[in-house]
Amino acid sequence: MGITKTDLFSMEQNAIAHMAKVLGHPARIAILQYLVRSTTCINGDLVQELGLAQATISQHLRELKEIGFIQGTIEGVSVCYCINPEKWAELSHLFGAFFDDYNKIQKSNCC
Amino acid sequence: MGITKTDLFSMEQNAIAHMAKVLGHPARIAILQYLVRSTTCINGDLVQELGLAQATISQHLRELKEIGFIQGTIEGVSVCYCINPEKWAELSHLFGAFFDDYNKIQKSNCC
DNA sequence: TTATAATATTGCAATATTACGATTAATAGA
DNA sequence: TCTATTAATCGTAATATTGCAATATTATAA
Repeated sequence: MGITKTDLFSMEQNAIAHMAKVLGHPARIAILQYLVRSTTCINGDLVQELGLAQATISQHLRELKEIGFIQGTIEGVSVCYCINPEKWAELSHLFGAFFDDYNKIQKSNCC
Repeated sequence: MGITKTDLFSMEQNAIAHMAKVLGHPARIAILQYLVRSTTCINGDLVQELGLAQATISQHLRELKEIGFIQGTIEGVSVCYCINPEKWAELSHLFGAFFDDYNKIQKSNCC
């Protein structure tokens, strides 16, 4: 199939999975880390930095933008990308809560 | 292509992406949440809980086990799965650090 | 207006993922 | 041993992802 049965799961489960999926490619992790370090960047920067084709990077940027992790503003002939602070906070909280649930509820009654 | 160029990225970037990718499916999020709440489970529990076929759940369990998020011990005719505490801590730290980098370095000099 | 520069989009090939029926393997109990 | 139970694996179909060349789009500069 290749198609996820999202209707079987809660909104929160689908949201976490969707965000994780977007984070699930090293190029997109690298782009986000580059943005965190450099504050902003353009597609061209990343072609130099990552060594992927321009078209490929544009595609990864679009995925990051669609889910809201980054935002871009047109600056002349190029587009300036940066982290979206609100979404980054949301992401951080959602994953933080997901991981913390385990620490709260139990410690080591494992099988 | 469909094949990720892992050689272009750092070990850490590939590790984060790999972990995120495994988290990038709502069934696997649901399995982990179920385990967090219930401490342990078997494949059959999840067939009831999730409504996916046994073979499909077995496949998701294998992915979670391969990366180490969960561990299983044989109990008679069934296999008892639970969260792997060490890996969960690693996961939590890795993602925590990734998210925190942004908060440490900058606040809002966005484009 | 024409040329240039930077990105986005399109189309495609190769590979990966998701899902499940059918089968197999392994254990417990009669 | 025979049978039922449970889960893993195999095989396969449908769909998704990755990556890039080619092309289109958009904005600046001459």
